Formats: sequence, C-alpha cells, structure tokens
Amino acid sequence: MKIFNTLSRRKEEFVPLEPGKVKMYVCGPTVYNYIHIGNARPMIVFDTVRRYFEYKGYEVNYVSNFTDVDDKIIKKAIEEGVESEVISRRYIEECKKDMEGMNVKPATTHPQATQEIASMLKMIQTLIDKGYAYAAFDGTVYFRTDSFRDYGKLSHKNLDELQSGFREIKVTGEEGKESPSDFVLWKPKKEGEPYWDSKWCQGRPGWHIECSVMAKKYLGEQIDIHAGGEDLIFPHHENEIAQSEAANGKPFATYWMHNAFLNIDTNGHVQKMSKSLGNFFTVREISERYDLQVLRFFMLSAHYRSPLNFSAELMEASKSGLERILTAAERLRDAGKAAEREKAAGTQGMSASEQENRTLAEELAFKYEAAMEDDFNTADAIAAVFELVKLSNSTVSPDSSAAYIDFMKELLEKLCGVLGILTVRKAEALDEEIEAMIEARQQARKAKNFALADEIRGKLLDMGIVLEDTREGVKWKRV
RNA sequence: GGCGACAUAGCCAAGUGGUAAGGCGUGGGUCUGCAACACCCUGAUCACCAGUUCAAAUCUGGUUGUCGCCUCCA
Repeated sequence: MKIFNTLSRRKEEFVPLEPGKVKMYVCGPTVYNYIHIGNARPMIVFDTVRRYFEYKGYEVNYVSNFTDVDDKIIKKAIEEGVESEVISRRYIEECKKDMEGMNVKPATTHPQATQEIASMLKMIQTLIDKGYAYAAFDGTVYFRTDSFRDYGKLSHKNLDELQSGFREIKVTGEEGKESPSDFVLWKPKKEGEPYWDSKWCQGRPGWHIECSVMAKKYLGEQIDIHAGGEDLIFPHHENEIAQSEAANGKPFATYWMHNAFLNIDTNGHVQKMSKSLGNFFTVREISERYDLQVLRFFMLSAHYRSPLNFSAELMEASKSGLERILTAAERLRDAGKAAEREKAAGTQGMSASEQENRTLAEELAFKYEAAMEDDFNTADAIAAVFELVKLSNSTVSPDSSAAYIDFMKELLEKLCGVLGILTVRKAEALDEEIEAMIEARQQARKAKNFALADEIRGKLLDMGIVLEDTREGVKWKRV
C-alpha cells in the first residue's frame, strides 16, 4: 500500500509501527456551528482510508478530536448568553448526526480539548523543562521555535524565511515573544472567558498543543498516520511536530496525509470554500436536498489530493451515478430472493459462462484494490465498481444460478462497503396509503384501464413517489 | 516576495514513457401499454511552444492561465 506523505512529498510504502495495527489521528472540527461541506471532505476521505485498512485486516485505532475551546465558540456563547460548553456540546451532537448521515464511522475515541487540560499542562511543563518553551511576563507560554532543529520540515519552510515574513506583520499583544515565529502553548484568559488554573496564569491552551496531547494520550508518542486538511500543514501540524517531538524525544507521525480543498463556484469565480469567505454550505443544508450518501459519493469521485469543485450540477450528476449503483444492487437482491426457491429445490452451481464472468468480476475487484493501494485512488476504484455494475446488469437474469447471483451481490456490496457507500436505500416507511394506491394501480393495469393507472401514478408523483414496473414487480422510491 | 499544486471530451474524472478508464449529459436504437430501469451504439490526441526518445498526455525547459499555503480556517 502506498501513501503520499507530505513530509517527503512522495508516495511511500506503508509500514506500520506495529504489525497489523494502524494508529491514526485526524484533526476534527471546531464546534461553534454546524459543520460545512468543507469539513466533511476530510471526514469522508479519512473514514474511507480507515475502512480500507480494516478491509485489509488491520486493527485501526482512529482518533479524531473536537476542538471545544476557541475564540469563535466563546463569541457564539456570548451572543446567545450561554456558557461556551452549551455551544460546544450542542454542535458536537449535531456534528455526530451529520457524520451518521454521511456514513462516517464514529472514531475509536473522540477526545475533547477541555477534558484534557491536565495533560496539556504537563506537556507544556515538560517543554519548559527541556528548554523548548518559556513563559512571558504576562503568563503566556510560547514554544521557542529556534530551539527545534527540524522546525519547518513538514511545510518545507525555513525559519529565516518565516521570520522575515512574520516581521512584516505587526501582531499586538505578543510583545513577550522572543521570536516572531514562536507560537502560543498557553494564553491568559480575558474577561468572561472559560479558563483553567496553571502556574503561569489563569488561562487556556493554545490550539496546537491540544492535538499533540490528545494524540499522545490515546495513541501514544509515535503514531502511524496524522491527517487533516491541507491548510493545517502550516502552522498547525508543523507546530504539533515541534511540540510532540521536542517533548517526547522521538518521531511523531510516520505519515502525514492532507486532503485538498473543496472549492465553490461563486459568480464564475472558483475559490476555496471557507467560513471566513462566507461562501459555504453546511452539511445540514445539503441534507435537506440530498441523501448525504450522495455527498459522500461526490467527495470520493475525485482523488483526495485534488481540489474538488462543488456545484448543484455535480451533485445531480453524483446522484444519478449513485442511483445506477444502488439499482444494480437492488436488482441483485431481488434476483437473489428469486433464486432462493431454486436453491431450496437443490439446483446447480454456476454455469460455464457464469464462471467466466466470475473471473471478469474478480479482475475488476483486483483493479479496485490496486487503485486503493495506490494512495487511495477512490476515483479509479469507483470506475471499477461501475464496470462491475455493468457486468452484473448485463449478465444477471432470473435464469442465473443462485451461486452466481450471490457472488455478484456480495462482491458489489463489499466493494461499496469499503467506500462507505450503503447499497440499500434508506429505509423508508411504506405507509399504507401509498401501498394501497400502488395496489389500485395494479388492478387498473390488469383491467387494461391505463388511463386510471396513469392517473394514480401521477398522483403518486405529486407526492414525490416514483414507480418502476419491473419484472420482479412494482418498485417505488422518493425523488 | 517565498513555497507548492493544477491545466485530459459539453460537464466531472482516472491514466505519469508504448499510441486515451469510468461516470453524468447529448443523440440514435432494443426492451416496455407508456414511462422509468437496463442493454447496444454515439465523443477528446490530452493549454501552448521547443526539446529528449525508436516511442510522450506521461520526461526536460519555456509560455500562458487557474488555484492553494505563508494569518483563524478541513
């Protein structure tokens, strides 16, 4: 398996620290609002990475945090006149709902910054003891970037360039810094903000130290994969490396993975979607219009390191493509039910031509795996799924053997499962009214009263129900 | 200014040395009472220029264009 490592800027063969196990940490969202679809990209991408590892038999310890102490959370709390904990707790719950809709598995552990303050204080003290950090006159604790040899190794920047760059930016309130590139580990509280006691001052942790501490606590000092959006490379991940490696005295993460951004087309200008630009959609908004499975499928249709444009047209295209896969899966399930009777009657295995087709399907499964092995090329993997769909659609019939149908069904479900694509449409309550109308239409059709049949179908359409007359009977779905 | 990425059919998107996967859409056809589904058919010489090579979308140099990071942000 090959993984593109931001550290080396090349694909490297994956070698776990511990055979058969993967320890990965993915930076999670700051919870001050519903997550937006840009947040959704790393969640979906790295959930897929996790699923592939699990498919390959690895035991994955997957940790993803919620940043629940932050300026924006505090701001929101003040606006609403509540404790910031109320805000963070609310949006963590909402985020989990969105994750469920996108079929993102819960992490092994979802730590929260505010629950790990003691460990943070301990790591900050260690850094001070080792000379990597210092407390300024106002109680702010800074990391001394000059003291860490490898600073810049992830973002491929050198300290001199960075510092000259920083000098042009006048930052107020940071007079206690020894060097402009030093960053905050602990900062004093302001009036009305949540705070914790420490020997330096009453205050709260800097953003970067949170992840270093949580990764260490739940995964250990050395981890296999650390992942997140590409904007986190600098300064966030660079700083994490500095903190963790300085404090622990050993390499932090072996592989650093970063997903590219989601762009959005605004008035003909394609630019990254971000909260600060105000051009974002929340996952919740999308869920009102589409099943979030469509969003997941859309995200996986491009390589995770390529920028991806979001638009209504592309969502529609993804919806159609996903439908094609789901229809094929449904057809296989129906054919499987029909074949049950055959199986009960004790009939045969695969025919010669079915065995040939099985070989073709196995080749597609191989193509799929080869794509995933190559730095998780989900776009290529999906192409293999579509080819399998075509093979299935054109070779499975009511006359197929149960063995062949089962094989195709299981293979398709397995390949979709690794991508986190559910092959069964969301269970929808088939209320009696709809069922009765469909039955009435069937009666009309039998009586060759097609005018009435079409009228009923039209009514159902108005209710958002689309019918399909198939060999196996009438099917319906919501549009 | 520094660092980096990208440019493949109407749209999306794989492919990184041997003569272009897949999806959406379009048009034509088969199937079907009609429709939908499905199936068959339908499309590009890979931004531009020069070079390396028996051979380049794929390597090198240049040009143009788009984007990202360097500041909170997935």
